[in-house]
Amino acid sequence: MPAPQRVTTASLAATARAIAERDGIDAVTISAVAAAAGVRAPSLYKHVGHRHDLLRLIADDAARELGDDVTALVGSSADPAVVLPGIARAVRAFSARSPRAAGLLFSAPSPEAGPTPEGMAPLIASLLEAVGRATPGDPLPAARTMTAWVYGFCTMEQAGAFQLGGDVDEAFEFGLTTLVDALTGSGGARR
Amino acid sequence: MPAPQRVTTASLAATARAIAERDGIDAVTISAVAAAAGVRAPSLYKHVGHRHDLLRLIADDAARELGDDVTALVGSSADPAVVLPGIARAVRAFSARSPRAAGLLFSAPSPEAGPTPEGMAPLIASLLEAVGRATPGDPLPAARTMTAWVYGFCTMEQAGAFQLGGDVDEAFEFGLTTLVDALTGSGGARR
DNA sequence: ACCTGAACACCGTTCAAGT
DNA sequence: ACCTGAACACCGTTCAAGT
Repeated sequence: MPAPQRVTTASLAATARAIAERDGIDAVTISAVAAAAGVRAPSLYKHVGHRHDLLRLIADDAARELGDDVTALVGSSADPAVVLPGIARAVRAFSARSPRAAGLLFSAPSPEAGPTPEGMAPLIASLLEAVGRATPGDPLPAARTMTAWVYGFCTMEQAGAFQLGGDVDEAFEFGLTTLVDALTGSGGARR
Repeated sequence: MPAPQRVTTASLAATARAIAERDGIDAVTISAVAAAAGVRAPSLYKHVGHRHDLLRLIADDAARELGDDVTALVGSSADPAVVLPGIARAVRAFSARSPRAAGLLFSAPSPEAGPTPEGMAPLIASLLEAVGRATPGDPLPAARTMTAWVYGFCTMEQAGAFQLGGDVDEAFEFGLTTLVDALTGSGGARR
């Protein structure tokens, strides 16, 4: 009589992500996830090929969650001056509530630990859609500029790289206004 | 008779950084660095408190090197429209030739693995100096916007995150022009 | 003063054996 | 079909002992 399955890939993702957020990426070990799932370490190799696959499960879970947020925003308004800031703030909010998963999303410690292209596709599609509405020309360089800034800002903020004091919220809004004004060509007066 | 010192902290930094660039951050283990330095693992604890200190040595070495580049640029011209693009391109060049060290500089896997405030000070001072010349107001938010974008772009480029084709060099120059124009208020015509 | 071997707890991974 | 114990190679870290 076959043994009943005690763990699913989806439950593994949730378990691994919880450990990552509580104790850090380094704590996402085969042993720790197995123990949290109520199973012995070797059993995990029925679901993942190696430890970095656990991180990839977390990354893809994060990509799906953030992709849902962004897609909803893009569907909620047609005005780029509303949608672009909304997306940037959604990314930052996600990064604040799931910093470890967000880190894996954009800068995984290895290619195998990063999200799959399929997992990222909905997020990227919504992003390009939003930027395409804002700029008349090729949306790709504009989207890359926006993405690089948001990603860089959130990563540095979570890594504690902003150590010179000052108001980090203000710096975020300043950068956001600067970029959105420039990309939409609104030339709105700098506050 | 005391044993002669066979390893210095400076030589440790160089050894660790070489391993990081060749085999990745995960390969920077106490054992591997000790072996490369021609010494047994326990000896390293005369120089570092724990493994993450090895990463910190790499990060501070990178901060010093990039700081030298940027400081030289800031001293070479007074025109922000020359210096700011120069800095951005210098960061990108550094990230291209030392991607692992550059990663530690801005988003270390733990606070202990990141650069020390003292190590970052010259780089940050030169950066603020350059941005301060360009904008009339508080240079801090402007510097953070610039830094976040450059860092984000270089990290994503090195991580292979720009997978949608297109010209990555062009995207870099587009973002650079957009930001420098906005920050210097030059309002130069978009090409 | 610096280096070493030995030891400990841990981890990733494989595999034959259980049910 | 899924899970397990046992085993292997490895790693970080400590410490008493060497020179």
